[in-house]
Amino acid sequence: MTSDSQGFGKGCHLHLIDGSAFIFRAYHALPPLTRKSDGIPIGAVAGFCNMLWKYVSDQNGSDAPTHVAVIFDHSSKTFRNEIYPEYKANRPELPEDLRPQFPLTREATRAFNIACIETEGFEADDIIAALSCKARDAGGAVTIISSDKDLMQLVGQGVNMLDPIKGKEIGPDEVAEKFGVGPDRVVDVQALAGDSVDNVPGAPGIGIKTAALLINEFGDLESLLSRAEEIKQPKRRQTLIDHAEQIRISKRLVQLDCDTPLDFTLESLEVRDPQADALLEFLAQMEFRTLTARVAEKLGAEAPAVVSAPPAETAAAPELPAMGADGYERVSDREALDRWIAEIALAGHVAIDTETTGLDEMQAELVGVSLSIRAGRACYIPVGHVEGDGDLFGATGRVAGQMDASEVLEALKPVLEDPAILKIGQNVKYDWKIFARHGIRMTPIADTMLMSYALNAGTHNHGMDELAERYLGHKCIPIKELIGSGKSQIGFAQVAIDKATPYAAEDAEVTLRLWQHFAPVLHAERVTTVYETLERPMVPVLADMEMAGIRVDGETLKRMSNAFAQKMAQLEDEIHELAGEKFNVGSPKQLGEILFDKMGLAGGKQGKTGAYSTSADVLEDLAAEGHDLPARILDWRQVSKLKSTYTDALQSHVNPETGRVHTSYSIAGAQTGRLASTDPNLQNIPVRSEEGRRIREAFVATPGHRLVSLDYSQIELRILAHVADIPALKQAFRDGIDIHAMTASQMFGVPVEGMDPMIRRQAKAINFGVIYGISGYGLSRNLRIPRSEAQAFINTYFERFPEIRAYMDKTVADAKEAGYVRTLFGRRINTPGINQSGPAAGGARRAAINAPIQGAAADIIRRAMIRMPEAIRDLPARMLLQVHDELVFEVEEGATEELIAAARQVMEVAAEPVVKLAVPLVVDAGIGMNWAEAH
DNA sequence: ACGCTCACG
DNA sequence: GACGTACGTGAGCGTA
Repeated sequence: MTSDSQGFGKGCHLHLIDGSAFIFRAYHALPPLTRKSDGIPIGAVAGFCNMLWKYVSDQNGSDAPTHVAVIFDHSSKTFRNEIYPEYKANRPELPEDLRPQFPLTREATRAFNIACIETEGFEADDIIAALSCKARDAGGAVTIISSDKDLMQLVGQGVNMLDPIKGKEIGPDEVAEKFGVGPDRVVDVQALAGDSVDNVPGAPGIGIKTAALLINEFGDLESLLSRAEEIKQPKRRQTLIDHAEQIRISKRLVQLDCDTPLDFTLESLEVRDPQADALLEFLAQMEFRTLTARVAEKLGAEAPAVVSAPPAETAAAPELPAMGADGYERVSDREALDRWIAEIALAGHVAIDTETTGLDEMQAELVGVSLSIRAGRACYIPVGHVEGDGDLFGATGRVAGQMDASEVLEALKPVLEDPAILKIGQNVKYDWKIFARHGIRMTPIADTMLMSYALNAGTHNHGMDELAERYLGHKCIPIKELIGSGKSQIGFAQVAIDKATPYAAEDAEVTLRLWQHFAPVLHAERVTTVYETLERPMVPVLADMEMAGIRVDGETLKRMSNAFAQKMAQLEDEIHELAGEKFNVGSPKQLGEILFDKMGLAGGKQGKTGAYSTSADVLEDLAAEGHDLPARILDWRQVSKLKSTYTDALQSHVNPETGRVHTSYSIAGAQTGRLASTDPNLQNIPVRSEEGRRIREAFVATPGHRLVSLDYSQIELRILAHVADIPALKQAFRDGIDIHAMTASQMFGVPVEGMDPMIRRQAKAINFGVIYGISGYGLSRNLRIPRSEAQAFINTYFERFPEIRAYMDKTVADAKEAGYVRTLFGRRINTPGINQSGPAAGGARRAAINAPIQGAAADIIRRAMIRMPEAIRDLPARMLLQVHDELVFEVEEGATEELIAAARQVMEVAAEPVVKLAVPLVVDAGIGMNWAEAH
């Protein structure tokens, strides 16, 4: 197998293996295997080694290579991103359990004694191109082991390709079959046709067929572009004239670079026999039993013992050490920290948790960091523990034996930013923000809370204590044991380090174990894509939004609050007057007694507590009968709500440093995929009433800026039209007509023109009712009509739109069968209550009907948000808020139109390319100095 | 700690 | 035939 080392030339045969393609193929072809002894993901490495072994075993004929190399991609950013920033922009993020396997695939290649090549800033394709050119120029033959169509331009004159799966050779004929042109014109065709996978734009509306036709007619791309006027088809002609520049850019993107610098010689790629001991040692270390045995037999060597826990007798979880079995280490000096960092680099992953002085990530200070790499072992690095109670007399001082926070952060920064090291957290957005305030953008990340959410939404919540108990059978140390509760509660900084260490280290270890538990389950339950595309990428996006905050004018709120206080006092006087006695207007109990016992109005008892209901609809009914007191109460309640929840509470949320309000979004809070906003909730700022809407005037743009709001129009109804496949509804949305008027017209047989607003209102209520899993009772209450009438409406509706009934029935049946429903994008929402009987069954049924619709809308805006930072990167604009179907931006005043164009585009195509909706998504936009104006 | 009420989509 | 329901949230307040 060894050739003389005279140099690479005639008679030599170079094999170039597309390593990255091998890895992805291996990853997707195999179930998510983990290494028995420690649970790290190893499936892609296993597949990679199998493929490599098969390759090596096959090379023994007369056409065996004299030289061989495996080429890998080094990083995602290459010179092509300089030419076109969007290049490969819509690639999904790497699966988190794949990235840590990358270093191992390099090791594997070396273990096979094959040259392993990667170059910073270049794609594997470019290195393959350069090597092919060089080898061909030297008179040798080249075989590229890959089926990547982007490499087909290299075929010809001694270079061919080999599809490693089909074992099929790809020569000039096969290339011509695929592209309609010879290999030398492949780039021209690709430049025209573009590539949605790599996000090469190409010419809109032109695919490979048309591109080949044009190139064959005009000879080459430049001739085509310079003589575009001669194209007969007017539309095609115009497209090529309009997009000439874009097409030229596309060509530069697809054209592989034969001049890629190489810091090694062809000679160095000479085929070497595998060294049995090195290869077998690696395979045994990976615990690949079958392959180790097979290789040992073939090489005539003795197979080393594969040491790991023997296969479990049942399918139970692998044997793991007990919690903390190998100790929780307190790290107090640089030497110890460096030891951990070295271990992390070796492992390729680390579970991490931060302890801070408070729960508000915008203000909390770092107190300590805990790390865990494997089950049974973790450490805690205290940095901010203090002694004394911090008051004037017991002045606080730093506890001795801690590293400085700055030194720890400086040491951890390379780890936290290392693309080859996965950082695993539980609710990692919290820790991400803490580090971001110290100039560290942590990446890549995994989040056990989000893994659980992707799997278990609808079944249970996803807090660490809950997950630890359910999946690890472990009860976490309650935080209360450290900081107490109520009045005597202390901050984490005041906790003694000896007590903090086991608590904090345990959190990191639990996180690590949860990650190991969930990683294989995500695949098995088919929610990996949801986790990778809809959950994990939200973390940095939301963290940035939350840290940006929105400017709130405290003075305006204060003025409003005073006005509200006056109005409340005035209303209270009137109310007491009408009631004939003084009482607490804010007490439903006292109010109920006044209304129903004392005044004897009609309205029954409700609820288990036996209290009268005094809710708005009860009071509205009474007011409609002409009673003044309930009407005044309603007024008072509105003002009271505005004052307490909005003007007063909001002021307390203005961050003193930034002068802005920083909400926190929970990614895993709602069952359906929606976000939830807390502290404060900025997703329920008043808008429906004139008075309430004025609160939004206090949400202002910073000077020189504007607030811009973009919202999806009728997104849930559009999704309903698509998923239930309702022709009339789809057509109406395509035609852009008033959907509620159309519904009314279909139901009641009246023309849209000059329609009675009442009729339209009823149709609108029915449309919404459908989304919620309509019932006659619910509709009758909403519309305040007799139940029989409401039921008749619903019957008519189902007659006119029979597909809706079919959709609802099918959704419920699916839920009963599977125990969950899925959105268009694969998000899984579990429906544990669906097979119950009794009153609860109705609720579960309606929730199951609603979830795929509400959830798909949530998925779509998530997709838009994830793409948004890149789309507005060059604009002076920031995304600040999300309100389910609305995104709010802050933009420099000169750039509002540009922002709207860019953001609208992202939002309108957000479902693609995964889902091509049968209806358009329409986005409305508004601009203003404040949120009231912009909405 | 829990229920009621009400703000939003 | 009766049961009680519109779907999804979070916050403030009163009450126990």
